This record gives sequence, C-alpha cells and structure tokens, in this order.
Amino acid sequence: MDGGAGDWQHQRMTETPPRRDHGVPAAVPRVRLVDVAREAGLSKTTVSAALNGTGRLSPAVRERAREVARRLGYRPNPTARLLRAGHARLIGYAVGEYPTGPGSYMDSPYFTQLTSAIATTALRHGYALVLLPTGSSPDEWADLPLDAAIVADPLADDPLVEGFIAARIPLSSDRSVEGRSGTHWVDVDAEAAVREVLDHLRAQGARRIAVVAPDTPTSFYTAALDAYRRWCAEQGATPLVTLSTRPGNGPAVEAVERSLTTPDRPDALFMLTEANPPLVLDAARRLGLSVPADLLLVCASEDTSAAHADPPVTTLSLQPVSVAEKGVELLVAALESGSLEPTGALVRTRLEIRTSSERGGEPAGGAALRRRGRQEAEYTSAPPT
Amino acid sequence: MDGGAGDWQHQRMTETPPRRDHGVPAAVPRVRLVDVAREAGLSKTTVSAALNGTGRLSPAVRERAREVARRLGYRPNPTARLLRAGHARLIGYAVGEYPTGPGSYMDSPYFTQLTSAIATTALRHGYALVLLPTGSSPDEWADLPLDAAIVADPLADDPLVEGFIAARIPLSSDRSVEGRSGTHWVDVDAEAAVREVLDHLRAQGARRIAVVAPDTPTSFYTAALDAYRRWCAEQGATPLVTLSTRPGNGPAVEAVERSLTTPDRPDALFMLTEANPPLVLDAARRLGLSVPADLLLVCASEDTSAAHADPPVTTLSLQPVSVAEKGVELLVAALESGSLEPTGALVRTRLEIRTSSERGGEPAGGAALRRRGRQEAEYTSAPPT
DNA sequence: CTCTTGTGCGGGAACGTTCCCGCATCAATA
DNA sequence: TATTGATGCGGGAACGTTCCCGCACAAGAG
Repeated sequence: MDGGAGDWQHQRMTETPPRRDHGVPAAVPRVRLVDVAREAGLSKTTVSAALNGTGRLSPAVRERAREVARRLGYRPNPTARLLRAGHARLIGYAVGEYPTGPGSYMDSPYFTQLTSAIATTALRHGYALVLLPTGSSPDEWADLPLDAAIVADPLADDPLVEGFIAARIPLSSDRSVEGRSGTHWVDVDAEAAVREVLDHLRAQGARRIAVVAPDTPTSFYTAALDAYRRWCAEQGATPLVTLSTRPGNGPAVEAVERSLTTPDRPDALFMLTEANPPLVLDAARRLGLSVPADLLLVCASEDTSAAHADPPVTTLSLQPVSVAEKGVELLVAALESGSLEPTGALVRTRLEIRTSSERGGEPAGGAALRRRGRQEAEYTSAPPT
Repeated sequence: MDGGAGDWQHQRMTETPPRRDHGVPAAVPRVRLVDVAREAGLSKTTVSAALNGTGRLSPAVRERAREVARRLGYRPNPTARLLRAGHARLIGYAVGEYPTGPGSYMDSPYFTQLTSAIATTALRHGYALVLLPTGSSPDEWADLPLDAAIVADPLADDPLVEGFIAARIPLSSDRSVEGRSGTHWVDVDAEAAVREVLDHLRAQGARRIAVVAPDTPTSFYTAALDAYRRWCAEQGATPLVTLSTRPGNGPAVEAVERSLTTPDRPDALFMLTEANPPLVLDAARRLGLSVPADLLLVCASEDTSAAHADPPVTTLSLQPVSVAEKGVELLVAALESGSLEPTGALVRTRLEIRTSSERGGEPAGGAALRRRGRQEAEYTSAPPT
C-alpha cells in the first residue's frame, strides 16, 4: 500500500546521502534545500532566505544561492511548506445530491458553469479546488489538507455537510446550513424568480400555466414549486405540475409530453427541469403545437442553445456564475479573517425574454419558412386555446 | 499575506500550551496527537499506533486512546501525514487550450464528461483531482503537492506541459508528449474514426460529404481533417471544409449554414465541431433541407439530446469516459511502480448510427406527425439530389 | 579606545505526524 | 534459577521547510 516511496524513508540519516542508483525504478531522491546549501557552501537558512527574497543577505550570496538552486533544479517541497504555513489553500468541492456518471444531473450546463466558475473564482483568490466524490464519507477527504469546502445542492441533513461541520471545516452551501457556526450560504431567490416568470407569462396572455419540475428534494426546486402553488392560489388558478423523475433529456421530454397532453391543455409551459430547449420545442411541435402561438415557453436553463433555437427560447438563468462567485467570496473572507461567524447571500435570477414567450412573436420555423415562401399553415393552424 | 496563522507560530514552545482565548477570531488551536497522549496518559507513539491500528498494543490501551481521541475531537493533521508519507495522492488537472468562462469550449459535453470521468476514476484509485487554471504558469501550482498531472488537449509546445515535465511531475496528456520521460498519452484514433464515418455516409449514398470543423490546433481536429483529406483523395472527391472560428453554438450553426449554402450543395454533413445536434437540424430545416432525405448528418458530439432529436442524430462519440479511464490508469500504474517509462494508449471512437444518416430513415417530424395523421409532404418533397 | 548600532549569516527549534528501535516486564523453557 | 522469546509501550529521529534568535564582525559615535 505504501509501495515504493516508504522503502527509502530512513536511508538518508547520514550527512552524505547514499544516492544508490541500483534498483530498476531508479527513484532519484529530490534535491532538497540542504543539498543546495551544501553545494553552495551556505546554510539552509541563508538559501531559504535567498530564494524567498527575505532576510538580510548580501547581493552576492543571494545570487550564488539562486544560481546553485537553478543549476541543481531545486524545487521546494510543497508539503513541507504547507506544514509550516498551517494552511493548504485548498477548497474541497462536492455535489451533494446527484450520482455521477453520464446522464446524471452533473452533466447539465448549470453544474458545468457552476463548477467552472467556482474553480475560476477560487483560483483568483489563491485557492485551488479539489473535486470530491459525491456522497463521500469523511475518510475519503480526511487525508486532504482542506481549508474549506463547498457543497452544491446538498440533501436535507446531508452527511457530507455534517461531516465538514463536525470536522470544523468552514463550509459554503445553500440555505440548509444557515446559521451554523463556520458555515456560509448562497442561494437564488426562488420565490422572486418564479413570480417574475409567472407574471411575465400572464402578462403575455397565458391563463393555464403548467410547470415541469424534477422530482428531487433540492431546495431550489421545492421552493420554486411552493412559490408556484402560492401564486396559483393568489390568482385562483389550479396548479398544473408534472414531475420528471429521472435526470436527462429523455425523461424531461417525456414529462413535457405528459404535461401537454392533459385533457385541458396548458397554454404556457414553465420548464423548471433543466432540459435542452430545442428538444422541448421539438416535443411541442410533435404534438402539433406552435410556439409561441399555441404555447408560451420559458425554460429554466443555462443552455446556450436556447438563444439559437427556432424560435429563440426565453430562459430563466439561475446565475451559476454569480452563485459561485458569492459562495467563494464569503468563504474566502471568513478564511482570511479567521471568523466563524455565519454569513449568507441571496442571488437574483435573470429572465432572458425571447420569442418563445411573446404572444406577438414568430412561430417555430416561421421566419425561415416564410422567407423561402413556403406554406406554414400546418404549424400556425393548431387548435386554438 | 501570511495573515493570522503565522502569529502564534512560536507560542507553543512550553509543555502546557497557553490557550489564550482573548482576541476576536478566537482561533482555537487544533487538538494534536500529543494532546490526546497527555490526556490519556500515554505516549504519542502509542496513541498513533492505537488510532492507526498498527503496533503491538493491549486492547485496553488501544480502546482508551481511541476513546480519548474521540472525546477531544482529535483529527490528524493531513499535511503532517503527507510530509511523512511523501505523497499527497493529488493529481492536477488542466485544460490546455481553451479560455474559461461561459461560452467557451469547456462548456461542451465532451469536456464535462471528460472532467467528470477523470475525477471519478482518479478517486476510485485513491487520488483526488485538483482543478488548475488553464494556461497557468508553474508558480500557480508550485505550492500544490501534486503527485501527477493531466493536461487535456494541450497546445503545441504547451507551457503547462513543459512546466510539468521540467518539474519532473508525471504527466498524462495526448500524443504530443509521446516518448518523453515520465509522460503518458491517450488519444482517440482519429484516422479510424473519420474513415468509419465517411465510409458509412458513402455506403448510405452520399457523394458530396462536407465537414465543419473548429479552427483550433487541437491534435484530434488536425488529425481528423488530415484523414478526411486523405480519404477524399483516395475517393477522387474534393474536400469540402468549413471552419468554425469561435467556440459556442452560435458560430457553429453559422458555419453549418455557410457549409450548406455553397453553390454545389453537399448531400451529407459531418459535424466535427461540437454543437447541439437539434440546432444543426434546425439550421438544415431553415434552409429547406430535410434530414436524412436531402442531407445525411453525423455529429461528433457527446450531447445526449442527439438521441432524442427529431430525427435522432447519428453521433460519433470520442469516448471521453474511456479516454479518462485510460489516462488515469496509465498514470496511476506509473505512480505505483515508480517507473518513468513513457506509456500510451489509443482509444476507439464509437459511431452511434441513428436515423439522420440513414437513407431509408424517417424525415424530420415524420414519425410523430404521421402518427397524428398529419400531412408531411412539405418535408419529404424537398428538392431531390 | 570603548560603547553602541547595524549588517550578514548560521544554529536550531518548530510544524504534527509515523516508524524504527530500545527497554522493560512476564511467561515459558532449559 | 538463569536464558530465551514474546509482548507492551515509549523515546526520539526524520519528513523539508521557515523563522526566531544569537553571534561575529565592521563602522560610526563619544
């Protein structure tokens, strides 16, 4: 288990290390600070100061130390530095809920952008990101010198979250950790987001707004569905909810089809489940519905294909980049100040209104087909509301 | 810069550490092995052995040590363990070429799956993955205790690659590192992949096969274009290449439109640029082309929406999961054996043939429309070849 | 010429572990 | 009763760095 490296642990007890080069792997020992010092005829203290630009050293000595270090190809041992420094500038990152592998939620543009933005922001603050297995037990990361951790979309009472808190590792996550010592939360304002979408659809004339949402206990989705039901109650409308049970485009499209084939068909669809917008349009088209003429469509999605779809699809962006930046910033601020004070922030979503949710908008394929002088009655003559 | 932690460095020189709790951050010193030992009336050696399950200890002592450790909330310092162990079980991961941020190549399903699979595979082998900034200089990762590194799609003479090699950090990348000491390469067989696609399209009756490829110096794309040109030369066909200059769906779709509006229109399209397949279908439809009747389509893409598009789109998968697994396995094998011997592996791509590239296949919207008894002549009566 | 002040460099402790030994103690054997 | 061997535990070195301090020596002030 310790294979190889452990075997020559105690070989360097003498002053002149026995650099044996028999043995096949020829594991050449790294050149250390003392090696440079001996070669330069200086002490390790002096060499250390020379390389780090600290201490009181004559220019001549400083340059000599540097030259020798360069010549020997010296690279300081990061682990030893970390042990002295007391921190590793490493942040663990885990996604709470979802199993990995192709076809999982992890593949969605939301998580891609979130992960990417967290990494970028952390690095800008001098921290590197370590990818942790989802749903891992503490012993999987106990050997890692983590200064802090970020858990995206944790389960309720997530063991990961509990593990980090128990280990007194500062944590950034969603509102479920609110108020606990050493934790920080960032969340999107689901209530405001949902109201903005629903109000927009209603303003465009929608009367029966259906929602397709994933069947997960993630806080955003439960909060969003709650907000939707409240809004419906206020408006005196009956909630039309269809749940997509598994991740991926297939189940999402299937849920869309179920939602749109109810006896009393909706005239607007709010896709909370993240799906590829063009596929949602395809589904509507297959059912003989023209968007936006017969059906207004808003997708909660970060997929850039929404803007290029035909017609362009209105999207609700959950602003993963903002969430990432805020989460990292709260964490780094607490880390630098050494404070255990819990903090939090709410991020506003962004509704990008495009043709798919505008009553006066172009129908699917309309622009191109009309331009080429083709008949498009098949699409615009779908059953009216 | 060292802020906070460095200030109480030399405070613990006495046997009884002065746990001062004045000062606002109240940075409570971590409980160390010696603290547990003193509390239990044992030596640190004994406690260490007790917790690690090593050494010769009476059950009573072992249990006592464990109990005290539990009671005090002792957690071993990972950095100190690493310093002893000589390795951190950390692998750095960087994407060579592409700038980050939304709209970059990094957002493509290929990289999502590659990254995810590398992380998963590494973790299965006991290594954690550290996300590195793209195009970073050595001093960005010099402080990280990396045992190895993986660079996906490096540039020619990538500074990142050169940095890792100079630092003698074992590296896994593509064929550009082939043969250099401590390096390992994994690549897809671009030649075989392209020939398989082209032969398939030809067998389906295609005579003018166009290619849309990204304008990047990534080895796969240059190799693929070379293979395409060779194949064309063999077949006596003229190569029809359109380059997409920038990443993202927009430029890709635009390239498709350019490719399909040439005076002598192609009867098959091989999308090497990774784009959302439904958007490519949209583009064809806007130009009045029915897939597969007027245009056979194959997309090099990992996007799951291809299978659910209308019609389902034939895809060439670059097998990022296989690439990831092979790359990590070569690296881990070298790490465990301590060998510097360069190794490499070639991964076969996978052609998933669907309706979009089959001459007898269903046209766009066909299946669903026919099912609902609707007229579909508009699409099947498009200009024949 | 002595006292101070400053400069240049090195000794050695400390970060918190793990692990090689050595030293007791005790049972079993000669 | 002496000798061996096993068992149980602790001392202390080592991993490779950084940094506090002390010491020697030179220069300027009184």
